[in-house]
Amino acid sequence: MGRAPCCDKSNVKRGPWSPDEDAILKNYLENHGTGGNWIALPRKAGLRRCGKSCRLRWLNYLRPHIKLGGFTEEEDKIICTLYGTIGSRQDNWWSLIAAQLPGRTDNDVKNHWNTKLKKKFLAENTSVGTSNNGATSNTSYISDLFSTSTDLQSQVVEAFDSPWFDSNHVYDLEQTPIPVPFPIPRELEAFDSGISCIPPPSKEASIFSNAACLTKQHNHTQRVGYDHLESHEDDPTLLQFVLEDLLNYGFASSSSQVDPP
DNA sequence: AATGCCTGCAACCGCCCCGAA
DNA sequence: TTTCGGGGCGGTTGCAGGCAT
Repeated sequence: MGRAPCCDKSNVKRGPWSPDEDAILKNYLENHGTGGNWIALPRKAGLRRCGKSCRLRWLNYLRPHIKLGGFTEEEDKIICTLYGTIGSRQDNWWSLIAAQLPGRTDNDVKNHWNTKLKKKFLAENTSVGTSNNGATSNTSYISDLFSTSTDLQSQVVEAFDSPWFDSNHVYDLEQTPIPVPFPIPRELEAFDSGISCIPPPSKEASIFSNAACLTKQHNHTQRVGYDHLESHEDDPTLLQFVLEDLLNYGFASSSSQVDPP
């Protein structure tokens, strides 16, 4: 048995929003707010739209300070950096990334990633992963990514230079190495395996998986993704949170209990 | 000039989570 | 404690415009 629809689909308008509808919705929200109920909002506002559609339209286009138009190189870099750090399997990752880009919405980031950045990112990083067996190219790549965080950069470079680092395998729950079928960037290994947050035997080699796990463990996703949506002042970046986690909790295995300080 | 393909984007769909009753 | 409904999210679709043939 399916879930009851949120509105009468036969009695609501669908498709692109007209300027008039935008004006009505914007005017109503600016004067009355959502009233805590998006489903009832279109009826109150006099719109023949689904409540969810109204919510989406407001959040993505009508909200104040929304930045429309193309993404800048800087924004692209931030998205790629965060992707490389937390991976796409992190819950709410579109929102997490959007929260780091003032004026951008998760839908925006998602579309931009799916249509442009994914190809670019994977193409660039596949070539990084296959270009050599040493650390030089990776070190350079990571230096670029983390140029704003010298502490993190040095830790990452150290980790990648570690003899424990194995780009040919990921690790399952029993720490059994699983061959990687094709070259993937090292930054993606921890989460693109889709298998585990349990780090490999080396503490250094697990830097990314631990960082991401700890971030998730201590609910920093909420902290970054939601709390800071309310205020963009003094927004610490996710990157800094990852670094904080590393510095605060070290490289302890995610299977052991680690209490926040 | 016409046609087909590709790309980017707005919007919808359906599932999951969480809080209220 | 359970049920229900709204909000939030990622995935997907459909369309319009640009480009190549």
